[in-house]
Amino acid sequence: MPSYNPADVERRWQQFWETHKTFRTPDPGDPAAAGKPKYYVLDMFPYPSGAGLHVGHPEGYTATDILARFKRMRGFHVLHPMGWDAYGLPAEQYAVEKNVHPRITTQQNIATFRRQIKALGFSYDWDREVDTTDPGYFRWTQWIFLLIHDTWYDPEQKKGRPIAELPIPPEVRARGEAAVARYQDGYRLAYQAEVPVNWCPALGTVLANEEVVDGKSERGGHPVERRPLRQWLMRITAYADRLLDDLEPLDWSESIKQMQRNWIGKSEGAEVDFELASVRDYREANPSELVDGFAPIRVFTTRPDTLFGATYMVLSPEHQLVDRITTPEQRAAVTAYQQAAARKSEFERTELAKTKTGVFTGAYAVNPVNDERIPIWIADYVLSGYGTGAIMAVPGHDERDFAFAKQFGLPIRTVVRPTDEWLTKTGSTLDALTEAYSDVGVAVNSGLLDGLPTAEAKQKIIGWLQEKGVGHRRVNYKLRDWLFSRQRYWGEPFPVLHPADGGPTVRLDPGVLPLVPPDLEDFKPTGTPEGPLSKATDWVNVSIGGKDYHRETNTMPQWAGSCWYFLRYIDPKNTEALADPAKLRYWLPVDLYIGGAEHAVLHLLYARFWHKVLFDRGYVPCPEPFQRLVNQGMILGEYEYHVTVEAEAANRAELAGLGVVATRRESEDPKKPDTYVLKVTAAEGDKPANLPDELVEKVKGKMVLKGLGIELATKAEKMSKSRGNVVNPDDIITEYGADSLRLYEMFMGPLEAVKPWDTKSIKGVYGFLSRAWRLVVDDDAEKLKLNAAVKDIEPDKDTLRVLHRTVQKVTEDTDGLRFNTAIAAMMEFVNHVTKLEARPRAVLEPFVLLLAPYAPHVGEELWRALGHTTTLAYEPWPAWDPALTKADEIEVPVQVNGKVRARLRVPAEIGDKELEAAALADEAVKAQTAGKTVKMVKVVPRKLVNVVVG
RNA sequence: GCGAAGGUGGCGGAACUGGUAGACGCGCUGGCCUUAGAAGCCAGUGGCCGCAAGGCCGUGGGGGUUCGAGUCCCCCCCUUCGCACCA
Repeated sequence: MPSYNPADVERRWQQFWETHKTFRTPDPGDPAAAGKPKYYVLDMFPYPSGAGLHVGHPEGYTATDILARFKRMRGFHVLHPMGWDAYGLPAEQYAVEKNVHPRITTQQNIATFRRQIKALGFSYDWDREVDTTDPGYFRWTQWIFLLIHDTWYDPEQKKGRPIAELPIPPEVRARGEAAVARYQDGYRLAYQAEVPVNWCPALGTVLANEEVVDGKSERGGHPVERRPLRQWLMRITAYADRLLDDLEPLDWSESIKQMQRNWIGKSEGAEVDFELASVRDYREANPSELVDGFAPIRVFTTRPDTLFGATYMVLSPEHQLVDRITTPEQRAAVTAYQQAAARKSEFERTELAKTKTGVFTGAYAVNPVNDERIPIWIADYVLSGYGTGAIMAVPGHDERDFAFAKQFGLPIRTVVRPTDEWLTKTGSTLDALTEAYSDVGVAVNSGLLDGLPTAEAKQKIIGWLQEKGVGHRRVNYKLRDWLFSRQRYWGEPFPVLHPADGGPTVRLDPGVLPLVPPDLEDFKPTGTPEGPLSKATDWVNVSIGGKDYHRETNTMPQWAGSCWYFLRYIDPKNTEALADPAKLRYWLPVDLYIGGAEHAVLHLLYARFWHKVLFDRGYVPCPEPFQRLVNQGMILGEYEYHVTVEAEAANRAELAGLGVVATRRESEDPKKPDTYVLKVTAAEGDKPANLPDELVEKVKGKMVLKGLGIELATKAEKMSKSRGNVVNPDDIITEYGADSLRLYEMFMGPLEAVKPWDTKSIKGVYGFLSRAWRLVVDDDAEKLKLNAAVKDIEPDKDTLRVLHRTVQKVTEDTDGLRFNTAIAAMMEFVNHVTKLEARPRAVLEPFVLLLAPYAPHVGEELWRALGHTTTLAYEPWPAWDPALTKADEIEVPVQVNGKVRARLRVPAEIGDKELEAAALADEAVKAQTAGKTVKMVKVVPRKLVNVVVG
């Protein structure tokens, strides 16, 4: 063979690995695993879209593959699987568009993804492949649903327990079986409720809060409206505290942990009841009468210490008390405001948040701490979905309340003393604040709290409220229960039956699972909240034991299958259980999980929640599934030159004269202006290319278009079809091979960094692989033959040192996921050995082993050229000798007053005294210090000398 | 507005606990090879001044600590990401 030909090498080795099942992972008891520590490296499995693989996919997959191969060579028993997250909206949308059954499109998409992924040479154990739409898989998704449905959360023990263990109050038991069933239904972790949901008419389904961004669907950007519907929900809120606390010890990036914490949004404070003034008046006038039916207004606050500063109250426009308390004079204004608020989407409400709006209801409430009567307003700055949907407004110490109070002339009272510094800075006095002081401080104007610092004041007032029966301590979460049903066809059916007579929902026996969806011809959404499954009347209506039932016509959301797939890889063919407990004990938790940051909250939070339920019920051995999580950074498109709209307009003719084509590019951020992208077209029919260097110059640190002086901005943007900057991995593999693609993606920069793609840079890694190839292989021979320069000789000292340094660097950097610097070290090795006339086999062999996890096809082929007949996948990883990494002679810089003036070549083991003497004896140093007094000489042993003169 | 991560040559990026800034790669320049090109190989490549030796400047900006700062401290600017009326 010949010169490096990736297409040939890669095809043959992929074939070899497949036929020899090189990467089959034996189960724990197997002799092949004996004595080895386990290592579970997991990729976030892809959603096989119609568009095929994107260059972003191989980034994470290459990283995990390098680590999997590295760990195998270091003696670990490695689990490294792949599968498909194939249920869900996008597949169904695609199927509806193409008018092909989603099962067919899904299988086609999976086939494409599998082919593309296999072409990259990853060392997956393909015998463990899972597909969430496979009945053998979703049988267990449904089984887990039943388990969650069978579980209630015991706040005492802080864990999920079987519903059979839920204590039933005697009065409920007395009312009979149906009553007990209804009571239990109220506690299940999977439950049905009529709740206001995010209904998306365009998609014909409801969406989880997590799937709605800025009031639009995350997918497609369609408008979303609120409407009440019967839905399945998961009581994830019961686990909020554990999801929060267990985050702490995980080896995840701080930013992802923070995003999860924010999403859970725990805040501690108090709930306080404010009685209506009218109720109080009536009660006081009729002391003997039992006044009922007028509940107080309950608010949640994190600052109960500021209760004395509450000068008004605000209810959300949707609050149920609004209609009952509004006075006749205010009725018209209130109704009008409510209607206006209802018309606004959530998005508009927040978008137009600059000025506060609101209306007085005419009613008053009594502040329980000082019996003061304060007006009750409604305003849309108070959200119905958080806390109690009502607040006590403390304008002195809350920015929003302050703005509102200013807007409507409501009183502002200082009840926490700001620092003097703050008063001066803001130009406030204690009696006249110019803005809200929301920090902690010492309570003033607050009766029994006066003089207490915030923390103590909170404790004291909560105690007081509890004593009086008008308030209590309360923890609140932003996290909502997880809306778990979708009105779609392409998802797991719920394994339940609804009795036609309206009785409590019945669970299917786990033994009859999987419940397979009906084979619908027409799977399009109905456009109504009845899902497409309702069209399959034969499937929906069943009669068991003479009783009529109908099946649930909602399906589970896309996230269901991905909540537990990493468990199924461990035992993918098990028909008795989701996985063998012994195998789960062996492999869990996942040691390293790599994937995109877009799953920071959704998938990772849901999967953690399911895992905890499974843990509580004894099905998995650990409370957290993913010990270490790394998010790869996004790969952006190639950088392009942009100019402002004004510059384009002013220079249109000149640009055309230079052969430059300007295309308007809409800004993603509505707050930022559009730009024009500049390209050139060399010949007719050519794809426009980036501006060549001849057209660009640097003037005063700014990039400008040569001649015209227009300022250019270089920008790299997300890859997207609309921008036409998507890179297809297939094209790169055809031109340079999978090894080069792998290497390039790792060489671009740190794994976690966002980085722009640059196709021409692949030449660098391709050249490196070609050089490595020629190092070992005879380039001119017809067949694979060892290069004649490879000899069984002792390496010289220098070469040995380069080898040992390379082994050390590559080992440490691979272990730390610093693949870019590991590759740089291998490049330096090749640059060094290329210069040698005779190349010692003793340094080439370890090098090939180092290279193999990164470029496995080239690695195997070179290993074969060196005379080996088996795969190198399980060869021991090379070791390095620290003594051999050290040089005999080192270069030490000498500074005079902190500036490098000379470099000395000295023996590596030189003492400080000798080093100092050598430095002072140096001619260049003498020249710099001549005529000056040496004040001090700082010697950093074997590193540096600094001579200070004055 | 809040939170997080960043800002180093023309570009992607290196730089261990403060100790030779710019490893490695792209691009660019010159040379070799070639009928020519491609590929490959060799050399050079932060900026400014200088024939050279050498000098001065230089890690977003400004100040500070230190013999010595990309790295530590204070202030400011910018970029990206996440959250965003959460009481």
